[in-house]
Amino acid sequence: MDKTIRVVIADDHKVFLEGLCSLVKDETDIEIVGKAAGGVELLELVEQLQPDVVISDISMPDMNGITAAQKITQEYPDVRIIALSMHKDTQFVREILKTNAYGFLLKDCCFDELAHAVRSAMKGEVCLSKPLRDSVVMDYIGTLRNPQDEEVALSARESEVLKLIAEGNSTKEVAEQLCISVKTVETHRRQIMQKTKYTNIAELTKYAIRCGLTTV
Amino acid sequence: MDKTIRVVIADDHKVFLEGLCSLVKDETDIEIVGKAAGGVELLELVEQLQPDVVISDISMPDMNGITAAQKITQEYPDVRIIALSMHKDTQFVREILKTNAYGFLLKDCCFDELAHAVRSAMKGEVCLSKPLRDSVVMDYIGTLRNPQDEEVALSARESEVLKLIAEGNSTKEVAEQLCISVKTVETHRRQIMQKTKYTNIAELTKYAIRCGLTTV
DNA sequence: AGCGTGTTAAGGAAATGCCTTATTGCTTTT
DNA sequence: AAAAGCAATAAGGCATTTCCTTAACACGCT
Repeated sequence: MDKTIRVVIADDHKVFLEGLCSLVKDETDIEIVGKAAGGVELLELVEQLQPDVVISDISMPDMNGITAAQKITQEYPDVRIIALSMHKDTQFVREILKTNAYGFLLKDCCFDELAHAVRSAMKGEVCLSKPLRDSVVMDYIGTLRNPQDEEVALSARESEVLKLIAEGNSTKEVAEQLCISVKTVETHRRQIMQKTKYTNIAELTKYAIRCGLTTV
Repeated sequence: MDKTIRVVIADDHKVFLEGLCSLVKDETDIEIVGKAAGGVELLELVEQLQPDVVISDISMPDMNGITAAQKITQEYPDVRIIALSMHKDTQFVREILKTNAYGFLLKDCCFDELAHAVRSAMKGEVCLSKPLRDSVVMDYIGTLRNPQDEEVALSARESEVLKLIAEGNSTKEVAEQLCISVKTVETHRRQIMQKTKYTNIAELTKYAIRCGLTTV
């Protein structure tokens, strides 16, 4: 038998962490070596423990899972990351897959899928929840058919503006906080709307929540 | 020894349900007799199984936890409901407590708190997560000091308008969908903003999400 | 060196938001 | 039964914001 797979998990909901640990106890080949309640804690644990696999929630209060994943992959490229999210946003899945994550599961998956994803990650296989596989395929087909709208990733500045908008600031307030002209903020907002295809504040806010830029 | 407490749990995240079951297995006095993935399924299970306690998530796709709680309390007043939520919105806690729920816990509570809440519910005690206790106390004090702004519950029509707004419709579009004047929608929106104290679309959207009127 | 892209910004027309005020109908109170 | 309170409806008018076009400058990349 191989050695057990050493896993660190991160989620801001304590019961969820505890439940997951309890479930993993029945698996002989997987071991939870660390639990983190946020992105910052996760980075510390990864440094200390050098786990084989990280299972991380995307939306956490202090640092969003994507940023955490990027930092981990940069510094510890051997750590295999599996992202857990409530939302199946295509543009979002794309972002996480760019960071070389080994999986993206929805929170309504069952434990078997999660355990399977951990083992797949160790074999070097990428594992996605079924609804995500479908939407990735659809997205890929869409990209093939309309090659013009490929790159939708927001720039750092755009993300900053979106975050402030989704936190309830008006264009004017955003401009004041960033010390730039209202006109510039408008341009950014329009650019964000074009990229995301969400042309109103309500949907932009939801998108920002899904991306972990802000919380509900 | 007393007989075990029969519990039905509802949450749209499968892993969470499984984890909770796994944790409860170690408790001798609590038994999970049913698992539901949504509000509708929860109502069916309650009817079939007549459990002692229901632990239910608030935001579920088909029916929000508050509505489910109201229906359960109406038909089966002996079933004691404990609500689980990610969000600590005061106005929201108030709504759930009005339905005679026996507890309101945040999802970042630990399992011990949850088990304790179940036992408290059986003793007839109401149990709240600490951050919620604090905010309820603050809210109560606020109510004592400013007796004018007591009733903040939205009317049915206002909820309808808020839902449409949070789904990304403009004032004009809401008016068209409800077949009323733009001016009326504006009045409703202003009324909602006054009641909730959220004076922009981003925060209204988040509030609507927390209330289960729309999903992220 | 030139091309693309991100960040910055302005001007003007169109739309939307904000504030006040008002009518109608239903329920509750006196 | 009359009065009062509230929810739902709506308009007028001014203020603000958004939307669309256009553009300059810096930075990196081939």
